[in-house]
Formats: sequence, structure tokens, C-alpha cells
Amino acid sequence: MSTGTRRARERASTRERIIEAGLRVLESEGISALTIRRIATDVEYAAPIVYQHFANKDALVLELAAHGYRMMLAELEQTAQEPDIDRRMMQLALEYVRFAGEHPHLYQVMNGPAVDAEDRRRAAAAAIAVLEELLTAWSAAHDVVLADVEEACDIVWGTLYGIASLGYLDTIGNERAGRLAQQALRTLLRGWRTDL
Amino acid sequence: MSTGTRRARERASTRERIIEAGLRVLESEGISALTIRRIATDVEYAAPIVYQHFANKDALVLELAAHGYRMMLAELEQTAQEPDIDRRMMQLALEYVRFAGEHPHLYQVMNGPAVDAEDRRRAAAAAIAVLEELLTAWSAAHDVVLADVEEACDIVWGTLYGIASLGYLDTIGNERAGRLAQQALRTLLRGWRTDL
DNA sequence: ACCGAGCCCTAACGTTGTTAGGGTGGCGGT
DNA sequence: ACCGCCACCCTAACAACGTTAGGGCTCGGT
Repeated sequence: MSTGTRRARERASTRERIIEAGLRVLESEGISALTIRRIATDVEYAAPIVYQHFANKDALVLELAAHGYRMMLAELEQTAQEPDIDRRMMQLALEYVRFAGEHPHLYQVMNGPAVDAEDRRRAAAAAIAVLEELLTAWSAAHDVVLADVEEACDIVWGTLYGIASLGYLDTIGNERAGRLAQQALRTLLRGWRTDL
Repeated sequence: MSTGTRRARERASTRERIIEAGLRVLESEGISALTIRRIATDVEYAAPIVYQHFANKDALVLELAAHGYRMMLAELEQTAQEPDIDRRMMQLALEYVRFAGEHPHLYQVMNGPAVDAEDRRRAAAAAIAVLEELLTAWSAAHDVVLADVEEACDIVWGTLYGIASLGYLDTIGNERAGRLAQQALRTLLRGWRTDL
């Protein structure tokens, strides 16, 4: 049995190493280099070994995307240090597009069609929850009753996603995308603050 | 020489037929079925013929994306029938996400990484111009001086893109995305209308 | 000491984008 | 009217991809 746990530990370890290798390849050489054989070579195994840990490439990619969402979550949570809620909003917007700009390939995978709707939903839930909390705190602080917090949250999330995407796929450039995201969020909040 | 023009006409014709076949396959069977061999079969040729008309697959895909942007342009321009500017704005938002919902695979290709930044910029320019015109007309109608129309335009374009994407890649559903896009645009405009 | 079970590799299959090379048919010049 | 050339089009192939099959090796338990 003791050997059994060791084996299990080793299994989990190589699984982890595969994920790390995938992230390394993805970030440094882009999605076109993200190949089963390439990853296997990086962890010093032959290609079929990967299939002992992941059903197929999409399952592995999903894991990479989930890792990406965890990274993003950490960055977004770090904005909690800012006590002023409005400033924190601006910081969150900036942080979101900064993440997309600093990890373009990972970001691409996170939003790519390789991971399906439900899995992405699950992976992004925690990060979205941060935004939702912040949004309810904001509405409380400004005595604004948002008709539907979840709707507002989706709107902001979609807006950030859209502008950040413009930043990394169009020629807009990420610094401009950062400013635009901030302005968009500021304008949205201002719009919500004024009474109907 | 007369035969020369006929040949040229035939060349252009098969090129066009290839594009049409590509669109047909893309819309009906999705991006995974969009294969050189598949398209060639559809136009009753062998695969290498495609390379007499397009340098590589990406060049063909770019053409499909450009066609998609022309279709979208036509739909967006149709909103000009609405005389009320605010209503037209709402209609444009709805039309945008409707397009994404009705042509998900085409929309995916239009915004996918297969077409590079500059080419997309060029293909989307006309459609964006419609939005920009509408936005300046709106600002004039409401006596609002937008700090930078182009910035506002990019913000709206990015927002629509983001929310529409949420509609077709997440489980949000397109009808919800439509409502959200309208609400987002309405809120943005309200935010711009209130004086600083 | 043997035997079984897990680990890991080589080899292969089917499919993709893409290129090379040959055959064929019609057009222009003599 | 014939001949040569050119453009068109096909078959065959290559490299790389995801993925699967099958066999050998090693290690632990009886």
C-alpha cells in the first residue's frame, strides 16, 4: 500500500509537470507550438504518456485555461487592497486588460473554442464572482439599486472581454485598450448612477 | 486576346465558387469541416486547385471573413431606416448580436486568430464607420461633445463584440446577449450624456 | 524464484495543409 | 492543316498533427 501512495503521488506529479510544460510552451511559443509531442518531449516522455493523464488534447487545454483563470482571479483579487471602491473598479479594469496583454496566448486559449461553454463558465466563475461582489459593494456605496446585479456583472465582464480582445487582436495596442476599458467602465457606472 | 479575357473570367468565376463553397461549408458544418479538400470536392476539383487562387488556407479564410464583414455591414446599414437616433442605436446593438447568433461559425472566423490584425482592421473598417457616423450623429443630436469620437466608437464596438461573444460562447444565450447589449449601449450613452 | 501488473516506448493510422511532377487538351503560329 | 507550347488539372507524396495498438521492461507480491 505504501508503494501505492507513492505511485499515486508520482502519477499526480507527472500530471502536474505536463500542465506546467503546457503553460510554458503556450506562453513562450504560442498556441501553434502547443502540441502533444512537444509537451511530451518537454517532460521527457513519449507522446502517448499524455493520454494516461488526459483523455484528449482538449481536456489538457481545459486544464491550462482553468489555470489561466486562477491566475487572473489572483490578480483581480489583489485589487482589494484599494479601499476606494471607484478606484478599485478602475484598477480591476486595468488589471483585466493587462492580464490579456501579458499572457496573450493563454488568454486566447481561455476564451478559445477548444474549451466548451459549460467548462469555461465553471472555470471563470470565481473570477466573475469577484467582479460581482465588487459591483454590489459599489451599488451599496453609491445608494444605487441595480435592476439586476447579475446582468450588470455580465455586461461589465463582456465589455472588459471585448475591449481587451480589441487590444490583443486588433492594432489598438494594450495601453490604449487599458485606457478604453477604464473609460468604458467609468461611463457604464456613471450611467447606472444617474437615476432613470 | 478574346480567349484571354474568357480565361480570366473563368478563373475569377472558379475563385468565386471556391469562396461560396467555403461559406456554405462554414455556415452549415462549422469551422472543423472547413478543409481545403472538402471545399475542393464541393467545387468538383482536386485540392491543389485551390492554391491557384489562394496562397494558403489563411488567405482563403481571410476572404470568407471579409465576406462576413460585408454581410454585417449590410445588416447594420439597414438600421438607417429608423429615423429616431436613439432607437437606431438600440437596433444596431440588437442587429450586431443577432448577426453573431445567426452566423456563429462565420462570426467566429471573422474574429478568430486566422486573420491577422491589419487585415481584420481593413475588413471591418466599413462596418465600424457606420457605427462612427451614427455616434457622431447621436452626439450632435443630443448636444454632447464626445471627448474623442474614435475612442467612443472603439469602446462601443468592443462592448458589442464582447457581449455578443458571451452570447455565442458562453451559455448566456443570444436573446439574453441581445438584451444585455442594448442595455450596455443605453447605459454608455446615458453616461456620456450626463455632463462631467 | 516466479508471476502478474503497471509503466513506457515504438510503430502505425487517418487527417490536415501544402508541394512536386506529369499528363492532357486546346490555342496560336507557320 | 499541322505542330509546338502553355495552361490547366490530377495523382502522389511529404511533414506534422491527434490518437490508438501492441509489445517489452521493471518492479512488487506470493
